[in-house]
Amino acid sequence: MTAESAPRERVRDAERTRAEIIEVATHEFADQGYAGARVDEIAAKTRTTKRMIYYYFGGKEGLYLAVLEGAYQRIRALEQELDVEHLEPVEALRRLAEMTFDHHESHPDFVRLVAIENIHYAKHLSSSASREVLAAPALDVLTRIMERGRAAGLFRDDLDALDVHMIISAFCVFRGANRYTFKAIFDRDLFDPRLRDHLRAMIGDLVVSHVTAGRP
Amino acid sequence: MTAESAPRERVRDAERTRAEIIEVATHEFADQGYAGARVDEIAAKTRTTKRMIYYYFGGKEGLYLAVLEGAYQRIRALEQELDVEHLEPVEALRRLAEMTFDHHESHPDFVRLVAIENIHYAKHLSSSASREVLAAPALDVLTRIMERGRAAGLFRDDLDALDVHMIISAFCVFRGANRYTFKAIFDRDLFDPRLRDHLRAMIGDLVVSHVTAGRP
DNA sequence: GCCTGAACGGACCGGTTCGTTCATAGGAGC
DNA sequence: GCTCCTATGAACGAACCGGTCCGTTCAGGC
Repeated sequence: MTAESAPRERVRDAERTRAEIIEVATHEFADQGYAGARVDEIAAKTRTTKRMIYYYFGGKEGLYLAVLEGAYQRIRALEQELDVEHLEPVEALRRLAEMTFDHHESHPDFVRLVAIENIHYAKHLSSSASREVLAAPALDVLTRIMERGRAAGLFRDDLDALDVHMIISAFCVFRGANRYTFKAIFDRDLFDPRLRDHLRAMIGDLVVSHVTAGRP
Repeated sequence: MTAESAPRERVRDAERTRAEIIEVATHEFADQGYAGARVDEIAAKTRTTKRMIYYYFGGKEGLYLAVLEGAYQRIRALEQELDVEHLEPVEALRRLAEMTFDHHESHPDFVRLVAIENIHYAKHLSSSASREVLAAPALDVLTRIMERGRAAGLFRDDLDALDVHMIISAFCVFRGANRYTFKAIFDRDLFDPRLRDHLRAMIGDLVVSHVTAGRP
């Protein structure tokens, strides 16, 4: 037997219970908001009880914080493994925008949690320990791309990487976060599959035309 | 005495009571979200009582709906009085973007209410009678500008007015709705006065360079 | 097998919150 | 001045909800 035995089915499994609570809570908080989510309801949807939520997370707020940190950790991991060094700057930039587009499309809970956290003035995120680690991965790749683009004379040289990041983010977040009021008012579903490629190309075009504006 | 007597201080003034409740509730819902806002708290901040909220609005949900409709009505009125017909297309487009930028900056409650309504899947807005009236004013001006731009050969002819509206909206809404998480992560306050002109010019540049891409 | 501590469940508690009830003050018309 | 109806206020109630208490079960070391 090795030191690490095969994880056979355990009746009592702290790690599993904890993970299940987080998973259910992520969806519940994203769906209902912080005040709207019910601890009883979250507990009912797990295979454990409310008592366990307090046992592991201390309370509703502790659970919410764990949910939020988990969601951010997942996108951060994704950003770090993006490799566009082998692409030319223009194509790399487009690829980065499309990756953000794809991620936000396939992680609606993340987009909603961010919106909810902003409703609360980001007070939880601000006091979170993992906060300071989040900026770098998101910006490093973009900074490298822009350096290469400038060096090759393809990009404008008066642009800030954070500005460009904001443009991409704004577009992709808006599509997810405001799709319902947008649909209600303009009767256009931004998540309609027939619209997907069009919008995906659009954020690419938009950001590329912006950083190359006034260049040959 | 004219038919309409001067509105002297009345002890009992239905219109005034109603308006005051709406005003307080707008700020409270925008600040706390629907589930987070407290009816008792709203009542306490007016010069009337909770009883009046139920008397005039039926309940919490009715009040929220009235708040939402009021907020949309105000921006709609603003859009309708925008006059850019005398400007050339490129300048008109920039002006429209800047007007949206300015409005969203000076009406943070509106931006937050929209975010909150999206958390609720726009279910209140969808069932609101005023919903269908909202699309036209927002789009009419833009459609006219783009027609003129295309006719003059200045703009691309493969663009949808709603797409362009989305770009402007995304940028301006993101700035207001996501400022707190953005600040927490990147340590940049999107509402910093020193950044205002830069960002205001940016959305103008962005949208102009997009609609004129590939044109002389 | 027994003992210890981690993992767990269900009942319960106290404060909060939406909504209601009862009572009444004030103005408009006669 | 009387009456009727709108506007208003204070207090109440019932459900809800976050959080806690007490007791139980399971796994593993010895």
